[in-house]
Amino acid sequence: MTDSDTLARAFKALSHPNRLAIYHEFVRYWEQGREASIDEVPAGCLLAEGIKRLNIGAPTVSHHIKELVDAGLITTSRQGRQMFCAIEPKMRERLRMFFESPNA
Amino acid sequence: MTDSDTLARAFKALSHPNRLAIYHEFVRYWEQGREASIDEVPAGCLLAEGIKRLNIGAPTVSHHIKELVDAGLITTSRQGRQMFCAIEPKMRERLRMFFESPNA
DNA sequence: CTATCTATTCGATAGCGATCAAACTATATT
DNA sequence: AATATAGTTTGATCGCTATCGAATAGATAG
Repeated sequence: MTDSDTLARAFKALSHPNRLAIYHEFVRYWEQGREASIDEVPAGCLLAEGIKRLNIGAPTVSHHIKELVDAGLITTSRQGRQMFCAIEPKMRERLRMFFESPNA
Repeated sequence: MTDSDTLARAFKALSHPNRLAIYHEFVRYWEQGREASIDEVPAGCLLAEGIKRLNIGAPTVSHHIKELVDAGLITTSRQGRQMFCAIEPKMRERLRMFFESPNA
């Protein structure tokens, strides 16, 4: 996969309002987490939260998270029956760089 | 339109490899243009270039450019029968900010 | 005025993707 | 073991979109 396709794929993952909202919420957790030197972000009962806040069903939230993972934007892990999502900082930095201009 | 929807729309416009390539090429022109203190970027025979480089037809290139404009990523103007495309710096900055983290 | 060049619009097609309901897996609790 | 909890998989539907060919519009050149 070319470098450009990697970027396009990340943008695609963020191109849907609901998925962007999910990612953005993870970012907020993650920023707090870094202050508290926690590496991963507890997402609580993720699907239930998704349903409550975005009014979308559990399968859809699951699908969206998979898309974010496949695009390299987040990583997931598990403890017991709960899922944990963490921002992938390298991809985030890479996307920031894309929008940086030399003479800004 | 909410702030989040504006971002999602911009990401959607960049979510297709061909459209991302078109935007990126405008960025390269634009960066040179700022060095030469030119405000707008001559795109030459835009559709023909698009056809040559990306192997897509003129209607498709026209469609992609419209998408970039509607997403607020670029602006267009005309002189004679040629079209000129320029990067929209505010949107570019806004997207860069989205990927910026407080403790990076 | 005619022909040419650049870009847009229209109509159609084919494929992708967001969503849901239902069924399923895996873990934890009792 | 039985039940509840968290998330996934499957199958289906419906709308969106990337693409093209053909027709069109607008500008310039001869």
